[in-house]
Amino acid sequence: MNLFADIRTAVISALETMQAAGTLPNDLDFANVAVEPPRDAAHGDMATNAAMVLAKPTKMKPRDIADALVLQLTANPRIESADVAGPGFLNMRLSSALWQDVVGAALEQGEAFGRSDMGQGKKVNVEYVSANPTGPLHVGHTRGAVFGDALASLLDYAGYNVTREYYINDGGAQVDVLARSVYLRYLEAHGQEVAFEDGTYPGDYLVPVGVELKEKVGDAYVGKPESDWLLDVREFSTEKMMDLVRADLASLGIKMDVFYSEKSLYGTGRIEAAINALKDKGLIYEGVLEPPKGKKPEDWEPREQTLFKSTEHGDDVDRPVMKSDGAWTYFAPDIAYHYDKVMRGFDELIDVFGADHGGYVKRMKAAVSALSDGKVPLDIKLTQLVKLYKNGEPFKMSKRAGTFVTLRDVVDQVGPGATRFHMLTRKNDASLDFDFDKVLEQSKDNPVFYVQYANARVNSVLRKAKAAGIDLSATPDLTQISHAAEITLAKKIAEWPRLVSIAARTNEPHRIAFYLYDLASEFHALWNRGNDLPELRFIQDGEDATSVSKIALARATQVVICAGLGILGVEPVEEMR
RNA sequence: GCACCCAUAGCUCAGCUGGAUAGAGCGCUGCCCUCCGAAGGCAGAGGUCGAUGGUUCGAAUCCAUCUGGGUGCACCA
Repeated sequence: MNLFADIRTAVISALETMQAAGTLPNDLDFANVAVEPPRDAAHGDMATNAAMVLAKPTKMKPRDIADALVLQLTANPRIESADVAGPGFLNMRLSSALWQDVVGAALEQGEAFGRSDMGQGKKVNVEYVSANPTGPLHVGHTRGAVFGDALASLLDYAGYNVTREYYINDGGAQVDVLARSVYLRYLEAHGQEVAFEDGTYPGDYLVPVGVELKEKVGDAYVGKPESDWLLDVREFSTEKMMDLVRADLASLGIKMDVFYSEKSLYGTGRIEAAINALKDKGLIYEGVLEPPKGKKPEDWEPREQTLFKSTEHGDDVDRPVMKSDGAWTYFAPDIAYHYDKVMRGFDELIDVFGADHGGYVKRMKAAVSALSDGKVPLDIKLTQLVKLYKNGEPFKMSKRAGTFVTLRDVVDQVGPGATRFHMLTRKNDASLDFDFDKVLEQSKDNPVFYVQYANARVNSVLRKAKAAGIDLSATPDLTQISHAAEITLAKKIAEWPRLVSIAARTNEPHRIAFYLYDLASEFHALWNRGNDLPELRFIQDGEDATSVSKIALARATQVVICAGLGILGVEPVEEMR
């Protein structure tokens, strides 16, 4: 139930009535007509810009349209009053029964209140994390993981058919490095002294993998040339690393639907098929790229390679898909992978990358645009850096020394819920400060706490009510939710379905987090007004029927908080401790 | 050199396909517990929305140029 959408429909039908009456011309596009909450509540409950956006195409004065529209709208019983303000704004006041109905709808529909069919069941693929399978996930991955997962949930809630996917980069040179590193740990497990040179991964997390390899193959690979063991060790190590990654993701409550292996693209003709698809469109050619400007020219040698004419689809330069020695570049399997997504019939694709992959966006979009003939949109969301703080002091991580902060470090210290919520309190394209102390702080400075606290207060009310012998299964009389302070909260609840649509349309789950904070704020405000005005308390001593009605508002708030937290992947807490 | 992202209150940040007097938290000032959890709430002070042009009924939002910060840029994945 989206009250804003309902009223918009009413406005549109009023406009159509005006067309039928000849007040307005017939060929009008109402797409830009919006119904939204006014910035200032004093202006009313909802405002529409209809008169202003239609002024130009009709060559009429906005006020004239507005005046005529007012007549139509006031005929609608749900609209208590409508008046024109400013340049042609139309402010509407809705009967309080509508807001009471919202509370009823939230209670009745529960988690589904706010769900919509906006996605129309369209198949959307959200690819996120996709970290190289060479070690545990670190903080940077954590943000991408949380963001991608919340976005996937959000789209699901908005009526899309969502697939969560992880692309395993197990086809490139970095997995050879992994294999060699594991081999060293394997030798170590056999009691040998080993040295980790540049170009190997020195992290401790490979020690158990070396031991496991020893358990599996004994001393079969000791003293053997690389050609004897590389393939096998690579396979073995990648699997172990993916076990690690899966466990890391699970600690945040993330479960992928599909793990897609880059390796599976090689030697199966899939890369060739994708490149051929581009070739058929005349987008593949042999050529030599210009030297990149601003780089040392002495390092540059012109070479002829196989290029993808990505400039035809919005890129700045054409991109190589095959090296001069005939091997594929990394871009080639990525093209094939996205081709596969298109072939699997997804209507929309979303990739979540770290900000360091920003230079990759245009070519990937170009590839998808070319492969799908522009039919499948690809949205690429970049998550910016996470800066870590402890006691207000930034601390650095050094990959070289192997002292990077892992996803596990974060989750173990602050828990999955706080980690997830906090990572979503910033829009994805702004960098994020993550302060271990602040995230755990129990004050309104900490949005996670503040929202959870509101939920806990609702539970507290429910407990008290139960203790007082109030039968909460009784049908609430919603007309008792009538005080202005109560209606204010109900209005906030009414915004939820609309907020979901906006967040889903823009692929911005952080809006959910900010909304929840606002909602909690309204709830806390009402709660405290009960200090001065006893009639605003949820529990009215000796008047069970009234209590049931007031508590309905608290429960509706809780329904929305829990639905929102559900999208963010945060477990609501029953009680603060 | 080029591309992308960012710039809003002293600080950290929201701002809904362009809308009315630009919002919140922290910090600062002052208030509110015989009362469902004060881990809260209320009120006040605080802004040339980086700059300059443009588009229009209307711009923090769109376009152009510029300034400052971040990221990335050739057979590395």
